[in-house]
Amino acid sequence: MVNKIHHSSNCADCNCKASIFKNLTPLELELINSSRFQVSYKAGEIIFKQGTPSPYFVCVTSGLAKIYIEGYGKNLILSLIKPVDYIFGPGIYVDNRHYYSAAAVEDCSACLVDVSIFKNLIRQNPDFAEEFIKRVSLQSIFNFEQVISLTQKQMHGRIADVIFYLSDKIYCQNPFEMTISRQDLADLSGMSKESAIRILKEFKEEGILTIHGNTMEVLNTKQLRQISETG
Amino acid sequence: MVNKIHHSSNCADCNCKASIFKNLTPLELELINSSRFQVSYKAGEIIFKQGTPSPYFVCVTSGLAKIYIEGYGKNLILSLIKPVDYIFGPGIYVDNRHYYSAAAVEDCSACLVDVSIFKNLIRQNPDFAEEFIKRVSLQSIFNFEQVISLTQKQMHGRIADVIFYLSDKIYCQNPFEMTISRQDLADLSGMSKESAIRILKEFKEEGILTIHGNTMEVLNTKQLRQISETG
DNA sequence: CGTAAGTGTTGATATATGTCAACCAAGAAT
DNA sequence: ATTCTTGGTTGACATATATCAACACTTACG
Repeated sequence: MVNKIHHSSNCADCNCKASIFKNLTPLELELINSSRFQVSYKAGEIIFKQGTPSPYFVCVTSGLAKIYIEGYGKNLILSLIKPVDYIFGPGIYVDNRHYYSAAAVEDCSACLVDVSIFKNLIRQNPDFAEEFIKRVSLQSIFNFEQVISLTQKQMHGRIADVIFYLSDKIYCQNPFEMTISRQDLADLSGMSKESAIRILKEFKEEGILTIHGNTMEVLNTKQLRQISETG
Repeated sequence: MVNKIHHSSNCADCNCKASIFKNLTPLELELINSSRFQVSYKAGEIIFKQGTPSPYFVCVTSGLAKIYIEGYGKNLILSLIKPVDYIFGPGIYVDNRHYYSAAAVEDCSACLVDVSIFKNLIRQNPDFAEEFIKRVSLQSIFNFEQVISLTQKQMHGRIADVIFYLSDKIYCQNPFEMTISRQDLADLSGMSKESAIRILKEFKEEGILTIHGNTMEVLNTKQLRQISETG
C-alpha cells in the first residue's frame, strides 16, 4: 500500500504552505516539516480505511484521491481530493478513528503529518486554529449541499451536479479528462452504475455534452444548470 | 417571532455551563453572561432562516427545536435540539450566513450570545477551542451516519433509524410522547408524509410498536434494530 | 495467441416511492 | 352549534430507480 517513504525537500518551499499553513511561523512550519512523511500511492490503492485509528493528517500533493463512506453494500463518495488539499476526518477530535475511507483515484503523492503535532499547533496558534475551523466549516457546508442534492433531486439533477463539481471544482477546465470510473460517478451521485451511464447517454443524445474516450465536454451549460436546479 | 427579551439570572448558575462552557474561566463566563439575551419562542415559530446573517450563537435552554435545510420543495431536518444543546452553523467562520433554518417544535427558550464574543473566546482559550472543534466534529459524524441512512437505506430502515433517534437521543425514554408532527417525521427520514405514516402502520401491525395518541412505545427493539440494519 | 478479468453499455423487468385525491378527527373560530 | 382549518390516514395510480442478465471492449497475462 505504501510504496515509498522519504523526507523530501521542505515544507517551506512547498506550495501546500500557501493554504491552511499560511498562518504558521517559520518555526512552526519547521516543526511540521521535520515530522512529516512523504508517501506515494498507485491508482486504486487505499490510503486509509474507515474504522481504523487516525494518527495522521494527510496532505495530497499530487494526483487525485477520493474519500468515501462504506455503507450498506455500496459506497458514497463524499468528495474528491486534489492538490493541494487535505484529508482530516472528524474523528481526530473525537475518538481518533476514521469515519470514512480514502483511496487514490489517480497515482498520488501525499504528506502525512502526525495529528498530535497538528493539534498542538491549533492550541498555540489562534490564527491557525481559525483557519482550521474555517476549513471544517466549508467542508460541512459542502456536505449540506450534497445531502440536499442526494435526497431531494432525482437522478438527472444529481448527475448534473456531479458534472459541475467535476468541471468546476476538480478538473477546472471544460473539455476535461475523466480520470474517475463510472462506478465512482455513480458513487458520487448515489445511484447505480447503470443508471449513471444511462443519464450520460441521454445527455449526449440531447446535445448537452459529448464524451470521447474519457474526455467529456459540456456543450450546453445553461441547460445543464437548468437540469440541476429543477431536480 | 421574538416574544420576550430579558436578562435572566446568571450563566454561572445555569446548567448550560456544564457542557461546552465548562472550560471557561469565571471571568470569561461573565463576559458571555453580560452580553446574552434570553428569548422565548412558541411552537412553530422560526428562530432563524437559512440565508440570513448569523450574528448569534444559540443555546436552547428549554423545549425542543429543529434545524432543517429548505431544499427543493421540501425540508430536510438535520437534527432536533433539546436542552442543553447549541445551534451554531458552519457559516459563522465562513460568510456569517445561516446554511439552515431553525424553528421551535415545542415552546422553547434560548440564550443568544454574540458570535464575535464567542470567536474571541475560541482564540484566547485553547481548551474552549478544542471543545468547540469536538462539538463540530460530533455533529459532522452524526451527519455522515444520517447521509448513509438517507441515501442507502430504504424507507423501513430510515424510519427505524429515526425512531431510535427519537427514543434514545431525544426523548430518552421508551414509551415517549412524540411532540413532532408526521411531517417532521417524514422530513427527518427524507420521504413523503404519506409514506412515513404507512410504515408506522406496518410496524404497528407487526407488533413492533404501539401508538396511542401521540405516545409511541417500541415493543420489539430487536426486530426494529434488525430493520434498521438490513436497510 | 487465447483466455481471463475488469469496465462500460444496453435492454427487460420488478419494485420502492411519490403524487393525487378523498376522507376523517379534533380543535379553533364564528 | 356550526363551520372552518389543520393534521392525520388511506387507497389508487404513475414513475423513478434498482436489479438482473447479456454483451462489447479493452487490457493483463500465461
